[in-house]
Order: sequence, then structure tokens, then C-alpha cells
Amino acid sequence: MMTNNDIAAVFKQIASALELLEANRFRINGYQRVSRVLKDLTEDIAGLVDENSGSAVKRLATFDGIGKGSAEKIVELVTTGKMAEHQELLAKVPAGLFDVLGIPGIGPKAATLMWKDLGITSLADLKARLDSPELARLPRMGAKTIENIKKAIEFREKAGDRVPLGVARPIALRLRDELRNVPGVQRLEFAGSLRRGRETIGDLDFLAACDDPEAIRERFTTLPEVTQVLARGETKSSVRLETGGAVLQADLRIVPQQVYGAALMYFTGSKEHNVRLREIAIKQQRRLNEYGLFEGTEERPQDHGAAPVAASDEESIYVALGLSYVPPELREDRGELDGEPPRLIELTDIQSELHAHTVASDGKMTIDELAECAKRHGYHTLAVTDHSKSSVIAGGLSEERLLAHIDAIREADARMDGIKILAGAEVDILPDGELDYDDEILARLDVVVASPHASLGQDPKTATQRLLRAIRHPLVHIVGHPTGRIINRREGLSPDMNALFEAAVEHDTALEVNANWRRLDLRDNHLRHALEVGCRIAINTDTHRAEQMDFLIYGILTARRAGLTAASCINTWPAEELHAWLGSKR
DNA sequence: GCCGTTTTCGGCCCGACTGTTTTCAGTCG
Repeated sequence: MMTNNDIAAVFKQIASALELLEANRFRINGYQRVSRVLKDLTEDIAGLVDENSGSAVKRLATFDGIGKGSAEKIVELVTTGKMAEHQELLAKVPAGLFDVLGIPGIGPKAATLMWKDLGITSLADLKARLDSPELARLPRMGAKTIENIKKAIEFREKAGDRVPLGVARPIALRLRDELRNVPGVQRLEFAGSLRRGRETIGDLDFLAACDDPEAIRERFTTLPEVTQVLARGETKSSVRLETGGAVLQADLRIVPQQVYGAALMYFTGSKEHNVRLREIAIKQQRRLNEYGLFEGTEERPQDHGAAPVAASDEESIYVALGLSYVPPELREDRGELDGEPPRLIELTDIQSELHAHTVASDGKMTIDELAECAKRHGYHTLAVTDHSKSSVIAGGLSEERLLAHIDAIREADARMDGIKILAGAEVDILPDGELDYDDEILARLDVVVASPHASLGQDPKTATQRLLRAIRHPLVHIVGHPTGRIINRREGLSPDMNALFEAAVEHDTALEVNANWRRLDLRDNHLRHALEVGCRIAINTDTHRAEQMDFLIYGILTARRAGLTAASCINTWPAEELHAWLGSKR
């Protein structure tokens, strides 16, 4: 069974092969865009093709970036398991060369030279010949370049995957605060995918405005975490750093304060969003770059004394282009420039936590400690939701223990002021969709969060049926971390998400955005489609220890990326409204 | 390759930095 990601990977590889064969760069861009669009789709392409390959071509070609040609190639790939063009390219380009191209600093020109002139066809080949005189004889291949390639290979092997948001963000906050202490710094923020709240981060981007550029540059390139300085230019520096077990690249861009907004916009990206904005500017006979929005189409207007139409803040640039301000989380070229962006949910909108664990199962806090923690966050309601009996490793509760636990929760609720404590459970959705407690027990609970924990390698059809049963169950309020994926570690279930969303609307069951940064499940693009059909959403931290309640920000960022408004999130509702909704399922 | 409020051809974002260059190519984001 071919997944959307599999198909996207084929298109990405075609683009890489064409780069190595020095094809037209716009054609390469075209294939790259198809790959990106495919990754973002929630419709199961293979399923679409299975139903009717003719209409699948038409449907696929309706997505921006996918034309008739690519649509037909997708159908060919899904129906035959192969794509002629892809196979032809693979016959021309050695497979190992893609890894060489993946080394930072090695682009298509260098990789092609190594291949054609020296017969290097894999990363192993390259590593074996790093010190050979033939390599040094290639054009533009001096001692420094070779040294940089060595370090880049080392970095790539050590750094591995993109860094999860929850690892990168605390590091970035710490570095940001440290850099803000440098004398003369007027503004300093992080930008890039971190500011956009992506679930994984490629590198850390910082933007500074300051009186004394040399001071901030010096501090940045000599931070104790820095292991290598890659660039140290007038306005841009680049380093590799190791901290807290993470290996990352970080960039610092320094600009005058009066163009800070334009630079922040440019540095926040995404690249594709920036390209769209610049195209809009061109249509208006203007030019947009990191120094501002300028009248006319002259190159580098900032060098010729031109005054920008807008530059100091991001919003003024969107407005000058005739657009609404787009929050960073939405800047992904997914249609955010058409029409008015919604008013996105914020951290302070959250008023309840509906998924949290205590020492009764695998949490570290007692009921009282958990409730105090929730109170400190200003919540009006906390649901205590320990694991059910099948989650043996997590100390899941037998029916007897659960009944006693419910009593203890009720007592704590009676004892404590300032917060409503609800008796709940995180009930396993068993592999066949059955729940881990029977209905009589479930009916005694104020809140039922039903979540999949085991058999997460199920095929999509079985997984769909499994989750549908839970969504349709009249006593279930929320389906927790619906796919069970763990970022960079486990794919999780791949059900027909659209079928889940429709059922969730029909049965008034909320779907969770689990805010734990290892999960972020629902993920952003799933959630975007859930909102299109009108699902109710819960954002929960799944807290096991006090500090994990601060994971909420990752759930909020993910939700904002999907365009979630406060009203659609049950955790934002006032107590009476929330309690009434929970009660409607009893 | 894709696309269209200059639409079926002719465009397709823009700038910084490094290294190896005598004036710029390659890479990156």
C-alpha cells in the first residue's frame, strides 16, 4: 500500500536526480513543489486512485502545484507500483549519490563533478577519497572546501533527524535571552520554522537589531555551545552548536532597526510563503526583499538610496501589499494569502486540562498536587485521567482500583477550592476498537478520553475501523492522540483521517491535539482538515509531571498552524458550557 | 515541472556568504 509520503518521496527523488543531471531549474522546482503538496494532503491518494483512476487524475490536478502531467504520473505510480520517468532517472543516476547531495555545502554541481570526474557514487566513496589528490584537483575544490565537507559529514552523522520543537524551543529561548544581554541590542528574536511552530526544527534562526553589530556577532560566534563557525559576515553569521544532547546549526542575521519587520518576515519564512509575497509585489510593479517593500522593479533598491514603502514592522508590509496580516504559524503557502486569516487560539484562551495522570498510574503527582498545578495555570477544570487496565506498563487501573480512584477524586474535589476536579480515565482503544472498560464503568466517569496505545502498526483499514468504533461510542468524549505517532520514532496509525473527522462531527466527539512535543497528535495538517469539516478539538498536555503542563505551548502552536480558533477548542469554554457538554454524553 | 486580473506562451524571488576566484560560481535559506 503506497502512502502519500511514499509518493511524495518519489517526486522528491525525481527532483534530486534532475538536479544532478543539470535539468532546467524551474522544472526541478515544479517536481519539488509537487512533493511538498503531496505531503500536505490528508486525502489518501491510493484510495482515491483505487476508486476511479480517471477522476483521481482530475481531482489531483485541482491542487495548486500539481498539473495534469504529475497527476497522471501519480496514478501510474499507484496503479503499477512504478513510474516510468522515475525508473529512467534511477537508471541514469546512482542511488548513493542522493546521500552525497544531502551533505550541507555539497550542491548538484559539486556532486555531479565528483560523480562524473571521479566516479564517486556514494557517501562511502566520498569519505574514502576525502584525502585523495584527485578530489583536490576538481574545480573550486580547495583545502578549505574539503575541510568543510569533512565537518559537514561529521555533523550530518551526529545531528541525524530534524530536532523536535520541544527540544529546540527551550534552547532557542535560552540563547535568545543570553544574546539579548549583549550591550547595544535593541531587538532580538528567533525566526524561522521555530517561530512558525513547526513540529521539528532544522536550525535556529535569530534576528538582531543593535547599535554595535560587532559585539553581538562576537558573542554569537563564541557562545560556549558553539563547535564550529561556518560563516562570520557583515550581516550574517552561522555556527554549529551542541547543547543539551542536541546538535544544531544556528544563524544570526543583523539588520538596522528601521527594517526589522522586513527582515523578520524574510527570516521567518517559509521560503514558499516569501516567494508568494514577492510575486505579489512584482505584479504591483514593486520589489520585496529583507530590506523592505520598494516601488519599482529596480534591483537592490536599498543600495540606491530608495526609501521603502514599508519595512519597520511585518504588518505594515502585508497591509501595503493589500493583504491581511498573516500570523507566522500560517506562513506555509497553503492558501493563507487568499482572504482573511482567522483569529487564532492563544495560550491564554485555555481554561481547562482534560487529560492528566497521577501516581495511580504512571504520573508523578498525587491528585492534590495535580490539582494545585492546574490551579497555578489558572484553569477552572481538571480531569484526572489515569490509564486503563490494558496499559499494564503504565500501571493501568483495574475496575476495582478505578472505582476507588473515582472516590478519591470526588473527595479531593470536595476538599479543594478554586477548581473543579473531574473523574476521568484515559481508556485504551483495543486493537479491534473495543474499549478497555465496559459501559457500566465508563458511565460513572465524568470524562472519557479514549486513546490507542498498542497495535500501532495496523493497516490503515483496520485502524480506521478501530478508531471509528471509539469515535461512535456514546460514552466517549475525546479521542486522545488519535494516530499514536511519536515524532522521529514511530509512524503510528495511518487511518483514513477524513472518515474519522466526519464521524467525529456526526457523533459530537472531540479529537485531541496532544501537546506533548513527542506526539503533537493530531498533527497540524490533520487538524487543518478536521477544522474544515467542523470537528470539536481538545488541546491537552497529557501531563505526567508538573513541568509537563507547560507543554501546552506546543499544542497551541500546532493548533495555530492549522487555523484553530478558540471557539472550536473545548478547553477554552467557560466551566458551565464545558460541564454541560461533558454531561450531554451521560 | 506549473500557471494565468498582461492566460495556452513565457515567465518563474532575492540576497548573503565562502572559497577560489581576478570578477564570480555555488550553495543556502
